[in-house]
Amino acid sequence: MPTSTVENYLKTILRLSAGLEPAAMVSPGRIAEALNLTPGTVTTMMKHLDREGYLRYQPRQGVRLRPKGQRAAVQVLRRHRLIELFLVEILRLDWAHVHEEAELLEHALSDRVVERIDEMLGRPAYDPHGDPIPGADGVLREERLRPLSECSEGVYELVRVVREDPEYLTWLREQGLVPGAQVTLEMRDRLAGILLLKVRGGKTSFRIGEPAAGWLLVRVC
Amino acid sequence: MPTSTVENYLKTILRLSAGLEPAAMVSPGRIAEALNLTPGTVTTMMKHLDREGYLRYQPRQGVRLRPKGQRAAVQVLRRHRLIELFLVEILRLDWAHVHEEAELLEHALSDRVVERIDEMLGRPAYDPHGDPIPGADGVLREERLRPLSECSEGVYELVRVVREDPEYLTWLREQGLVPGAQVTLEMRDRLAGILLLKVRGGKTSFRIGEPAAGWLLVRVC
DNA sequence: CGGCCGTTTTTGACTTGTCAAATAAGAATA
DNA sequence: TATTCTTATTTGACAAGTCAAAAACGGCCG
Repeated sequence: MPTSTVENYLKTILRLSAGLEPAAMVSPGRIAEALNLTPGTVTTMMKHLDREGYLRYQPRQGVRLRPKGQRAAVQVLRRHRLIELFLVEILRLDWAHVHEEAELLEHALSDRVVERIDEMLGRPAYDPHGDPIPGADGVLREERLRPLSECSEGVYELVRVVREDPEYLTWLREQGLVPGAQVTLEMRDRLAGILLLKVRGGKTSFRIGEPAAGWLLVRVC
Repeated sequence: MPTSTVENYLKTILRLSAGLEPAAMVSPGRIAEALNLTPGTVTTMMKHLDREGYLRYQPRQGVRLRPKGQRAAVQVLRRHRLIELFLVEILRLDWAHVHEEAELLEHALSDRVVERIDEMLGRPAYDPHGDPIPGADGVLREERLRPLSECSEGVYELVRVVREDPEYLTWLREQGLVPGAQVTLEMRDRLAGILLLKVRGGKTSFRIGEPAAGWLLVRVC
């Protein structure tokens, strides 16, 4: 069984390669950056993970998950997301903080416990941030969504928030910007990089900068 | 903060010194045995824990927890026992298996989560095996109980089971021998080392050997 | 008192995961 | 083509935990 260190590498590589065409490789530098490690450390580990069959490492090219690594990574993701939902739904923790908690717990829960949680939550398909939860079979289907920052005026459904920063999440909830919310992009000022939003059920319109809107993935209504 | 390795040492030392008069020291050998390590490894770690102020290590004498180590150990125990109860009560896991799970989780749960669990369970005083759960203040009160193996004929209340082996626990439950059960020691054969028991509500009497009865701690009815 | 035995301690080595700094390779620029 | 820039890789070192085996204690028995 992979150590929790290995699980973290695999999870990160999976995240980094999501959205890229399947043939694309992830560079050591990006992994180092994401995990807050030095590049040399990552190189060493990549060679190790290649030897273990988790991935294919080509020097100066990058890294690509092999089936074994893909499976392991998806299972970690499944754990992580189920735990987040569990913490929110059952333990009533604030959605702004569950990511950090899940980061630790994902390496400590046995399959038995994960299965119970899954059952208890009714085999959910999405976590509190709108991220899809892979099934026990390891199937992860990512819907293609658009960042709100790239949308033009119109009405959208907020589906997913791809940022874990607690302060940001707290602010979002205060604005009613939670997955499932219906949000109207009333106006955008491309030069200033600011969008004017209104959330259905919310009192007033408010402004949001392009970077902050980039973490919000929406579906056209 | 102590690493989970350190937490395990402290927890074990606490367990080993429970029941001993406060002045008594725990020997490295027993710690090594309990943790399945070589004696040399334990010696090394004891010197380290002494330097860190968790305990007092006197070469060739043994080891005694200092307040700092005692506090840390009790907190681990609290986590462990709350988790066990949580797994049984909320997640409906079998009491035979929750110990192993808790062993892992006790190092991964944040204070925030532990507090929520405690609240959710109504600030419980005992875990599924009848072990007392220390309060958040670090107070652990152990009631003095007698092993059933040292009792004479009579009626007793089973309060606590001090063995974690899943098979043993499963067998126990099949016999109705769970904390809170009223059990009658009908007869004992000291030469053969066998006791004849009857559990209130159970159909028939059954036999149990002295070692197995020694893990059952009872209160006189 | 002397020797033996069981327990501790010491020593040297190994594993995992990490960093810092020197080096190498490619890519971009001149 | 030569130079420079960026990104990767290598190297040597370190910290935490661990073991195996040799050495040192300290009691107990004769």
